Amino acid sequence: MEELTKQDKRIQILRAAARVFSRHGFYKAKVEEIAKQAGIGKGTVYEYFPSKKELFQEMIKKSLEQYTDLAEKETKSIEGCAEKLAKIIDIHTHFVTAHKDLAKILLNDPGGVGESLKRWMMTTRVRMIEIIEDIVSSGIKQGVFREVDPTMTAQMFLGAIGSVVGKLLFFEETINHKDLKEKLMDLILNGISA
Amino acid sequence: MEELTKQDKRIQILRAAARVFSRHGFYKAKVEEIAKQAGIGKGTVYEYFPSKKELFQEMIKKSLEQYTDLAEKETKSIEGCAEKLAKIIDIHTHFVTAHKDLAKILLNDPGGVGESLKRWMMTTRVRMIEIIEDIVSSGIKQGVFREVDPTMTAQMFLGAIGSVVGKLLFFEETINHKDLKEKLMDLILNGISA
Amino acid sequence: MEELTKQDKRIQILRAAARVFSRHGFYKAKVEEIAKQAGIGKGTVYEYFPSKKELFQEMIKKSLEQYTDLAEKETKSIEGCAEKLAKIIDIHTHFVTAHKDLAKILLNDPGGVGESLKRWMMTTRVRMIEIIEDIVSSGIKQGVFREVDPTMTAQMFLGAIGSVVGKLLFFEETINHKDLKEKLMDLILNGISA
Amino acid sequence: MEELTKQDKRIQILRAAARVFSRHGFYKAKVEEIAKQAGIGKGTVYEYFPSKKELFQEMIKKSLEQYTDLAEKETKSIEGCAEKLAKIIDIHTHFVTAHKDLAKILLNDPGGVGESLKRWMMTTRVRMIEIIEDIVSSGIKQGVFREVDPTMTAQMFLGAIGSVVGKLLFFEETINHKDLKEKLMDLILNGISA
DNA sequence: GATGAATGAGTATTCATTCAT
DNA sequence: TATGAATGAATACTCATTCAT
Repeated sequence: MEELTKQDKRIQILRAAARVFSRHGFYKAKVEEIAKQAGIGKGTVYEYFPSKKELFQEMIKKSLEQYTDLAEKETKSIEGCAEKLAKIIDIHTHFVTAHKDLAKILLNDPGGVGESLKRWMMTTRVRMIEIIEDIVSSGIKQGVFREVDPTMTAQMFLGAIGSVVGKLLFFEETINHKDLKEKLMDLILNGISA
Repeated sequence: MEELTKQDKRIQILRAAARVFSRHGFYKAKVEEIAKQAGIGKGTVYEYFPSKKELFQEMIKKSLEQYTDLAEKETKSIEGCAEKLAKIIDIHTHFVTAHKDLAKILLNDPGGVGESLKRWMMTTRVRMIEIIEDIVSSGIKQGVFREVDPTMTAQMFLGAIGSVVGKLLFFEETINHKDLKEKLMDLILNGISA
Repeated sequence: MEELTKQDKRIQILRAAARVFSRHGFYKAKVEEIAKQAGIGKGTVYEYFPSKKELFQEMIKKSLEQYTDLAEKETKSIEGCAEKLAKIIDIHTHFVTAHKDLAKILLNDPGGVGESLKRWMMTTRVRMIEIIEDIVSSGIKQGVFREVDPTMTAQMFLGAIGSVVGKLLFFEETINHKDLKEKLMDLILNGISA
Repeated sequence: MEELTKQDKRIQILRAAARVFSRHGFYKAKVEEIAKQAGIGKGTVYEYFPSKKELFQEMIKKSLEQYTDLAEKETKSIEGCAEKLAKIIDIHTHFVTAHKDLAKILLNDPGGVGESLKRWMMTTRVRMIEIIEDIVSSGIKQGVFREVDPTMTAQMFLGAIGSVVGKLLFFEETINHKDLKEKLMDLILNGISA
């Protein structure tokens, strides 16, 4: 039960960190506010994380992990390559919507908060690309997709949905998810040529 | 000539700012280093820009302006909608390659460096989307493209090339620009369906 | 037996404190390290000593007490004033050698660790001076020493041996105790005049 | 004049530092108080000294330098070995009286404030011992002193006067300098033997 | 205009001490 | 009685900004 309590407090802090970092970015976020949001004393944060920087990195890692884990698991449970791609649109849309503010930080900080984190983010991206790549490759084998470059296609796909969904980050519009997904899939599948 | 000198020094500072901000990010960049790089005294920076923040914003704006201006001008001078889109890939690739480090900051800093800058960045994006949108719309009218949603297509296109080219930001690979452009255009035009 | 255990633990802590304070000085020494060295929990330290400061003071007092007690006892058991002085050189040399690191702290901390400790240290010094003074006075009465100021002589004597032996604190030389004692006694007894 | 002003401010800070460090010791002294005492802003201290630690060391070094320089200069201008020794008593007495509080810190801080400073202090001590040693050696050659060990004699002498004068550090007594010097010299020269 | 010396607001981090278990 | 998780007071240092020269 002790282990549980400890783990719980860790998560508690991580959650508060996500909130505060999202709202203010790394530099303007105050450790004290994170502590306050977590309902603990300032010093306690340092019992669980050695520094503000590492707390930040842990928080990001945890979020990204959730994202890729979900993508992997969900696509496996679906038949049909096109349907798998559609599912990734769903997941991405949901993740961005849920982590709106957090997502804004993700590409940040050249040479700053940590090389280690950057590597982690690239890894996440690579992992997503690989997942998509596999789907595309399967599609080609199955004759559903034509002979395209799977890697570049995956990159494009990720960028395309990122761009469309990313609009949410800046414009506060609400979106018709179903419509968006259909149009997106149509473009991906059929291109724009007449 | 004095006016010229003044303008020159402004640009001098802006250039130094681009270098230093790119290297260290907004928070770790020191005004003093910018001044030193510009070959002037620390106080002089404040004769031309009211604050570090505004200097940063000006620097970004200037860079983005160059980008969209170029995109607009170059696409006008070309016939053929597909060719126009291909030109945008060129421009984007070149811009990202040239402003590598800078580009890394562009999506940064939620609630931090300034709402005004964010609006400016969105404006830039919107302007690029509009340029692409117009090309797509023309293409549809001319019967070169099928009846797709021009706005979403533009978003996708921008995202797709951004994603593919953006790999450059993290992986230091060199890229075969011609090959990249061709594949990208093929996917955009024809989709992945068999 | 409980009482014994309690006393034992007290001494255990005191010993750990001596080790840690000697190594790091008062300010850099951590209560937690002392506890760890004593093989007990951090909180337990506070069951035996009300504060870090008082623990430090107790530790010093205990050490000084050993020093003066020994000096008093040993000199009483010896006949001959010169021999008594020689014995004090022995004791001092031994004490300094044994408490090397500790000795470095003893003159420290103006207005810092505590007025009470300072008084205690002065008391120790005074007590040593009195012991020496008594020896000198006896020597004068017995006609072994000439009519010198006993107090000042005692101060000089203590300072002289402290200075010579104190070299050990900084230079890690080993010393020929016997030779040192003989020369020291010769100078004390006969001075430097031809 | 600029150079002068800068040097002046440096000295100003050094003086304030001496005051504050003397009163509170290294750890309890606050940089902000030093700045206030020097009549400048906190940040300005850091324009002249890179850290609290280095400021402290500079301050000590400066004081010790004055001490040994004075000892060297003054003894050279005097004839007679005994008189030279007497002069050293004067200088030491004066220095200790003037730097009372400072002197209390000098033997402090094992492994703490800085190995570099410790080396400096040993150097100072060595330099003083050498000065005294030379005097003793000369005296022996001139037949004024008998054949004693000059180094140990020098150590003893320094320790003896240190001890007697050092009493001032703890007891606030005023002292009859002339009487003290005479008795001290008598003991040094003639010893205590009848 | 140009400068850079002076400034002080702002903050991560440490660690003695407490107290619930 | 023993413990160690939790606490928050306390402080050196940075750097954007100012302003006298």
